[in-house]
Amino acid sequence: MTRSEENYLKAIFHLGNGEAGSISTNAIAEQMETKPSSVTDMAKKLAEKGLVHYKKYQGISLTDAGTRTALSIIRKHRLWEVFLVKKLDFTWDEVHEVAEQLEHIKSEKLIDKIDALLDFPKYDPHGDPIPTKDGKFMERDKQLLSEMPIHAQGVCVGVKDSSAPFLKFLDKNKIALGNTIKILDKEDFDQSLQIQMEGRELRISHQIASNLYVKKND
Amino acid sequence: MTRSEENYLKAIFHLGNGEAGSISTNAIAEQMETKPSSVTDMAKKLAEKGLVHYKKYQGISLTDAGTRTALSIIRKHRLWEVFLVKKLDFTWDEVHEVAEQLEHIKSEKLIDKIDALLDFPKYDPHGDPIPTKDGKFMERDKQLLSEMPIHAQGVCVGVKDSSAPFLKFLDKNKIALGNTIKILDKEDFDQSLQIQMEGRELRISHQIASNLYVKKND
DNA sequence: ATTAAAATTTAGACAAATCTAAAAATAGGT
DNA sequence: ACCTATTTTTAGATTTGTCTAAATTTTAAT
Ligand SMILES: [Mn+2]
Ligand SMILES: [Mn+2]
Ligand SMILES: [Mn+2]
Ligand SMILES: [Mn+2]
Repeated sequence: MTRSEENYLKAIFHLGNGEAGSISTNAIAEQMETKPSSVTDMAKKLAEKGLVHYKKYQGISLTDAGTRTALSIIRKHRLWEVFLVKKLDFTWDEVHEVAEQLEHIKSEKLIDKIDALLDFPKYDPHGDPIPTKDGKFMERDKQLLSEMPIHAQGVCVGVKDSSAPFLKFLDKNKIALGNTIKILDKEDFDQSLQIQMEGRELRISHQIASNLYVKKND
Repeated sequence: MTRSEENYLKAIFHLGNGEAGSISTNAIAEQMETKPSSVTDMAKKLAEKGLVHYKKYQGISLTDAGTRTALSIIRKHRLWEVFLVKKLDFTWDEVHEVAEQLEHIKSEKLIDKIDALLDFPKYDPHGDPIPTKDGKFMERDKQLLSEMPIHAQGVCVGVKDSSAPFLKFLDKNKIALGNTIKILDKEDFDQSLQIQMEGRELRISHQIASNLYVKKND
């Protein structure tokens, strides 16, 4: 497996949101920041290797083998992110770029030892679930803050947008995963929210609320 | 810098034993397990980038910039080796292969944090010195066991051959870095040595003795 | 059913890193 | 000084992953 092949499989997986379903050439090209013609070339190669299903003009989808490979890359990516935050004091906005490199290191022993060192974490610093060694996913029961009803209460458990600017914004406003959150008011005009978080009150735009995942209290 | 370029610089540095001096095309080809014609091609590219001095038929040598780059790769390689042994319980015969991959990860912050996590080690698991951030080398005052006089005493501080088979052999015979060692007798016939190590006595072939570095006691 | 727009594939090119085979330069022995 | 063996370079090909431009197929609107 080349690094490029691994990145394609990961992109296809992410575009399918974990589900099966066919992904378009253009969507993959955009995600990979490459051209559609390059995607077609790679689709043929991956199909040849039994990692994707590909029929001309019909889109691309992962085979079981392709899904397994994608999950193993994602597992490595997220474990490395946890490692960087927990053991090396990286902030959650710094880890992605480095994990993009580390996820391609080939050593089963290495990643298993990292997993053990971190005490087998279930989620990465952005709240995304870490697949187990055998590719099992533990997706959390969560919803976007923007989709929760007024007066609902919950715990921040993840971000939808994990770009550095958004994460830094959250830091600046002391919004962190694990914080409890309660919707005090919803503004009809701009759909901004008045919320209570860890004692204090603050106002949050719709854009922010639609990128924050919350686990509702029972 | 591509991974291949980095590997060439590292190979040239190692072949020069850290000193300046011109290295032959064939020597580099052998070290890199590639063909001389490939080395010539790379020599031109690296010369273009100011990393090596190269004149047709005159051999190849590192510029100051090339040396700095080589040292930074070696620094990363050796720090990762220490990390694998100290934090992840790898054995010293397992680390090299993985470090060959990890040494190419591009993140200054990452390697500095690993350095700090390890408490700024001076030597790697094979006794090789770890260059500082600014490329300073602390080569130890050591000599091959095979070149020490009879009755001399010292401490094992490194291996010349760090191949897995040799390292496993040392493990099996409980010969480890840090052990004290005393030469009891030298056999003229086959140049084997009778030594005392950590209480017990054992016989060591010349081949072994000429791959073990010892720091002589004052 | 036509047709225009969008998506996708093909054809041909290119850069990086490698190879083989052939040519050129160097080094060493007489 | 000459010849030969060795070393090194060149020329041309290959693989991987990418690109642009052109051709083809699909889609969706009339
Ligand atoms: Mn990430
Ligand atoms: Mn993440
Ligand atoms: Mn090593
Ligand atoms: Mn080493």
